Amino acid sequence: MNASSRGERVEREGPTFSPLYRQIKGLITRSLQGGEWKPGELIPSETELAARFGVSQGTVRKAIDELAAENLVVRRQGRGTFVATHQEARAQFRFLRLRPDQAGEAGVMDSRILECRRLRAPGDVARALQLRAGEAVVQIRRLLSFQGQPTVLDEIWLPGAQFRGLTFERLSAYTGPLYALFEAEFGTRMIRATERVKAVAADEATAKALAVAAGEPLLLVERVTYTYEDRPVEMRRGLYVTHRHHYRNELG
Amino acid sequence: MNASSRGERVEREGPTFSPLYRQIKGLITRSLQGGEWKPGELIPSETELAARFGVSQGTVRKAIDELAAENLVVRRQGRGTFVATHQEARAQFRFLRLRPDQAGEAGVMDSRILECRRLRAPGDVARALQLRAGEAVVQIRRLLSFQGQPTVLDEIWLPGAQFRGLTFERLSAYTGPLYALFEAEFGTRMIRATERVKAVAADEATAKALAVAAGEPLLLVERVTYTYEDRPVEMRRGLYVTHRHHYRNELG
DNA sequence: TAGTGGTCTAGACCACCGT
DNA sequence: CGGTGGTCTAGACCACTAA
Repeated sequence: MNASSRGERVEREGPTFSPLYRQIKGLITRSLQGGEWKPGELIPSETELAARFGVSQGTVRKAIDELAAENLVVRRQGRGTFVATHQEARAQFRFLRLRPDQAGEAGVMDSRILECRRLRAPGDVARALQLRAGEAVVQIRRLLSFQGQPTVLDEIWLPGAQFRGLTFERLSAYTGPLYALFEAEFGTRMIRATERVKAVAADEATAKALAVAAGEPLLLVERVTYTYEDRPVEMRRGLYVTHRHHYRNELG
Repeated sequence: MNASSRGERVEREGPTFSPLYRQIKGLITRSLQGGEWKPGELIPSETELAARFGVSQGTVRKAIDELAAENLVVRRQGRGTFVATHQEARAQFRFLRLRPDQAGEAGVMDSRILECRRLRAPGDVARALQLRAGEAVVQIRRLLSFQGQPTVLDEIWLPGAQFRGLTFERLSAYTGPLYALFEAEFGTRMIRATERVKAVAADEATAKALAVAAGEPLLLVERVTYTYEDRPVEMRRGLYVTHRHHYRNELG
């Protein structure tokens, strides 16, 4: 699978052509996915990988460039290239786009697990997670508060098969980003997500949980999160109070 | 300003060091900004630019890589590199993140200008556009409808100095993206933007304009748009009806 | 066919990090 | 100091486009 000898050229693979560096990227991705190098660990140097795959360092470099751009890997000059992890402060707010209106008052964030149970996937969840209807899923409900103010009410759905040992107790005992727990304990790394945002009125139960009036306008944020190879592994429905916060977005 | 002769090395410029390719990027950006090449036009080939700046083609290439990543230019293999423009179908929905819930029913979009007047900048607008308080600005109000349904009510603020000939008549006569008009007629190219999204209840006037009930939850989308060198040149406040649409976002 | 961007290589040197 | 990623060069060849 490597172009070992000088001058040997890589052929088109079926109808779709990939340049060499993209094939190398695929090989590295497979190693990441397979756990050859774990989150936070150092991967081999560019020179080493070049030797392993029988290509030039520049080609490996271009492959890693793309992996770094996709946040699968982090470069550190003088030290090496590391497998990205949700453990770092850097990565905390990569997926949560809610920000305080007055910048600076980041303040304390508190997460409280309300519920964690296993049940059969409702239709929409099964569809989003590409499961067969009625397959087992884990449902988590939790409340995020910022300096004591209840602000985000989340309902999270995960495929039951991949999250066997996930219990209310385990979640409640854990402090820190959920995605860090998922990657460390369940070998599932969240890579990217898409969100659909709408404005809705708070129903009675929601209003009570978030300590706002019934009918209060809230952001409804529906997220589908993907791991390697664009496989969906989480669906999330969040209700955000935007009195003192907003959903921030950068348009490139 | 160019490292013409072989072996001559570029020095640190004051306390901040830039690699050569980034300096080249700056020179190309300046030419874009100065109008040496207009939106939609072909810029010189990489070889030509390399000769002009006295660097290797690879260095120019890396500079253009970044410009392409920032959507300032568009590469077309076999043809050349073009100055990006808001005229193309590709670029239409780069800034408007509203999407129909049922994909596929893109349908007809209709834009109706409600108002266009010149006045002194209110405090928040002046601050966002980095103008002195009370400086002249243009205010535009418009309504976007999708298959006949009023959906977006926009209030747009522009610096008066840069948008002199902008009138209600000129806007109403124009069909197509506003940013295409701005770049063609006023030499102002919108590069990137940041948005802050909140959920709010429709007030009486808004409800009427959008044909919804008063108190209806709406998305409030506040945008600040920047041109070259991160100079803010537009502030926008939009109210979105999300009955059959949603605000779509990709989390990388 | 000529010209463009796209890929790949090999080798040099720089900037940064830890020991 | 040695090793890592970061920059820069020069040159070869490929893929695509237009004339």
